[in-house]
Amino acid sequence: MPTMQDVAKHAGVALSTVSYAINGTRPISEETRQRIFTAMEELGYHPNALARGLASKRSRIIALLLPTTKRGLGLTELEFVIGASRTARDLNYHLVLWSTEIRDPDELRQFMQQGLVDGVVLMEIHEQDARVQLLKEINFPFTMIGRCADNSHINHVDINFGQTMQVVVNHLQELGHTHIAFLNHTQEEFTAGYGPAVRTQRHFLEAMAAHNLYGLTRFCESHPEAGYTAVNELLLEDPDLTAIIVMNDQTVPGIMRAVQDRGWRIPDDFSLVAIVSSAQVAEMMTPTITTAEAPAYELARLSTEMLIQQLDGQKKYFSEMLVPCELVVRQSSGARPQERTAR
Amino acid sequence: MPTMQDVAKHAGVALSTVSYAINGTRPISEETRQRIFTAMEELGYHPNALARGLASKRSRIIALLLPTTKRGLGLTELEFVIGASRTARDLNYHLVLWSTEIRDPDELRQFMQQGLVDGVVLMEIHEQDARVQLLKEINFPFTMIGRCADNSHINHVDINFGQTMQVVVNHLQELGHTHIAFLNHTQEEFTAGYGPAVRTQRHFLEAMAAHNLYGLTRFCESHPEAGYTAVNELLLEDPDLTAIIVMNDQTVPGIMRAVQDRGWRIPDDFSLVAIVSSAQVAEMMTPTITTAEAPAYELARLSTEMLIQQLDGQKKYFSEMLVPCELVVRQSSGARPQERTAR
DNA sequence: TATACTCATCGAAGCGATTCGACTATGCGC
DNA sequence: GCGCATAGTCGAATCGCTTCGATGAGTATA
Repeated sequence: MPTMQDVAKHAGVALSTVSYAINGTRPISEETRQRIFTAMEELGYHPNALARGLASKRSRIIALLLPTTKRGLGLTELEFVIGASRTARDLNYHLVLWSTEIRDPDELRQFMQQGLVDGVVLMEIHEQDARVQLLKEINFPFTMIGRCADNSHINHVDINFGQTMQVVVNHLQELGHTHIAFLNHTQEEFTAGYGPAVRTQRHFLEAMAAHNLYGLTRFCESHPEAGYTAVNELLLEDPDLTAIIVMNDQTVPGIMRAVQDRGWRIPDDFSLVAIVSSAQVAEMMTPTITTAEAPAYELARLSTEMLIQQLDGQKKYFSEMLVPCELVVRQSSGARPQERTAR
Repeated sequence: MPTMQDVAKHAGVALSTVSYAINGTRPISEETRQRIFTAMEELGYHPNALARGLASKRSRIIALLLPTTKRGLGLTELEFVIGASRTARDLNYHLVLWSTEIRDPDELRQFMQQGLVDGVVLMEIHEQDARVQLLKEINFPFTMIGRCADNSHINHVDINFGQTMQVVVNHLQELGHTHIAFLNHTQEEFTAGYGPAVRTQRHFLEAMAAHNLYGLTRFCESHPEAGYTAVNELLLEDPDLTAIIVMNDQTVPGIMRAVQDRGWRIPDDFSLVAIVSSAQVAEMMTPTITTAEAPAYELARLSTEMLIQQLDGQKKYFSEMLVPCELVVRQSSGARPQERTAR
């Protein structure tokens, strides 16, 4: 591998001149620049990332924290990863992936202190997030996909849960539904202050109240059987229920089975809308599912861009960007049934 | 941030002694070692990854190449990413993610020449793979998830497609099926020499021949409608068809719909097995799908371990590891129907 | 014509580690 | 009591770059 010194010799200039030519740090005459670039070309020179990072104290590497969740990672998280990776590449940064326990900020601290990365993108944010605390303390640059209780001076993006819920509840209300349930993540996640669990619940109740509708909520594990049970218990609690909004894709098949086992049909007898969901899953079901689709790629791109702008000093003000899910009406939502034979 | 120099001063030893103590490169007396580690502790010292990398010419960073495919990335790819990331962390390496066009090895070359990573893991391998060519040429350490035409001297892991197909065909044969179809990826991918597409097709035909069964194959796009069409065309070609083996999860709903639209039931009138599939998807369908599940996490772990062993010089012989998919019998495969009313 | 600037370039001092050769003190065989 | 390996430590060179201060040539100002 040729070094900058080699290029300098080959072009007949000083090493520092080559550096200036490459980085544009100081003015270089057009002629010299040409000579240098020709030399680089001929030698097949590429600057060494580590040396550059060491000398400049900017590695041009950022990290995405990939937490382990009990819920398991899904397509949304994959989009986060892909989005961050592409964006980093487009902006001439590298992306490293750090699998960390969300509970244990010490591991994270270890990572930070190595001086490998210039900043990090956080996901799976909780209301009180130890990682956020830590990063604030040591004054390390970061952005978040999600929000916590106090977001002052933190660049972040998140789903606009308020708007999303409004649109979804509107949709069902226009179809005539008056008794609607919301199936949340687990009680555990809610209690832990996991952002989406907390916010959706609140916004659901608000939206329902605004329309004067009768709404109830329930927590639910992340698998079909849990969905099955949930539907039955919800219908026991409110036999007039005609629609469910659910936040977890994996429970959807169970919900549908429970409805069908009552001899009901979707959407004729019962409506279903999945939020923070993905088209891929929605299209796989029969009938296809009406969803509010998570703008996962977009969130990843925005948060990564924010971080890099922050690092490059192009960002003067802190900003929050909220992106709503897009409602895609498919086959699982329909007019409220006039009559219905319950078993 | 304290440096090694600071630690050395604080412990009253030479800088190089600290380095030896940390890396175990040379013997250090127990007493000195204690003094050094105490100093490190007190100062909150952590070695700088970039400096270490520059001096040692080993960054302890590896890359996973995340290609863009027309098929889109799914849960299997997510498992690859997670598996590689966790394994790297466990072995004290960092993982960077490189989103690259699979066609364009120049971009890859750019990445390599920066000297940031010690080695790379490749996925989505094709029979003739430009990236493999390149890496061989410049003699850059790498491993593959997948195989190409010539794998000599390349550490790699792959799905054991032969064994997987045998087990699946056996399963269906034991259930009495004699006319079985295999639904492959697209013609395009097959022609491009995409490993799984090529190998599964060959092994399917071999397994069928070995059992003296009547098998036919077909290419198929990656969405439900394509699956729907495929089933109808296959049944036109062979009305005695009673089972399908499919490699693409996303076509599954279409297949099921096509079968049901004929008034048939799964598995009573028609059997379905999805290969290189995931439990999560299988459990979502009604009926649940019998699958041969891709050992994605395992493949990622193995390939990453191999790479790191290779880098650390612990690997003397080149090795190939083939892991079969695990057959999980669920509700979609059953005995061959005795009679069946086709529409 | 001396003064002051700007433009282009050079040399040297880091960045924070690894690693090589050299040096000292100790223990051992004979 | 001599030579010699070995354990433990030090100092200096090095990795490949960025960046600061200095320098010299050319041009505008007075």
